Amino acid sequence: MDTGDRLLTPGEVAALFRVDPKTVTRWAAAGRIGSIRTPGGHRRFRESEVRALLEGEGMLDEAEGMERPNNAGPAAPTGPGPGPANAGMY
Amino acid sequence: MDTGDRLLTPGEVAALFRVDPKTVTRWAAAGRIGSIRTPGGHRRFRESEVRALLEGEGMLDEAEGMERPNNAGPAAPTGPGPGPANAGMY
DNA sequence: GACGATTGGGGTAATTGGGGTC
DNA sequence: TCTGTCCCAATTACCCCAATCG
Repeated sequence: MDTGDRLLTPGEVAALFRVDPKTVTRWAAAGRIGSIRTPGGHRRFRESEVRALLEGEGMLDEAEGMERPNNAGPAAPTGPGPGPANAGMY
Repeated sequence: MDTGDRLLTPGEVAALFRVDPKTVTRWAAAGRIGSIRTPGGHRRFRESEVRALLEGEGMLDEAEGMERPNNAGPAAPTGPGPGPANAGMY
């Protein structure tokens, strides 16, 4: 199985995050997001990775103040964390 | 799939509410509004959620007058947000 | 080989984030 | 209690032009 992930262009990722394509390039340069380079030097990003960042960057679990009626399974599903070490800190 | 709504910058949301961008940041920090973070740490807000707040989710008529020491309930009804509003910390 | 659109790199201005204070 | 303003640091956005992609 190959990756099975569709590759996105910097412009695509930029549109998803509502940022400038140049910014996406900086993320790749900083190692904050995985990138695949074409022989010509351009970058391509994995859709699955980008979506993971959009849905829940760091982790999940938020709640607190959002709702309180009932309690659903606190046990977090996520697990995997394919996430490469994300060291996004200030 | 995803909501498909656009993402707004703190400045955009601040202009919509006629408040200071800093205030919008506080709302996000307090969990009163869902926020998505860019790998760089900046926040992005869902247009649909912001619009819902502008329309009047809090409803008018009554309301805010009661003391609620802890846990604010009114905000964020069940979640327009399919997305786990993450409350990551910086 | 040529064309249109996007991407990359560098540099500078604007915005954003966090803390603290009024 | 909440909002607006101050500081400074980091991130992001837009400018240029050359190269690459489709």
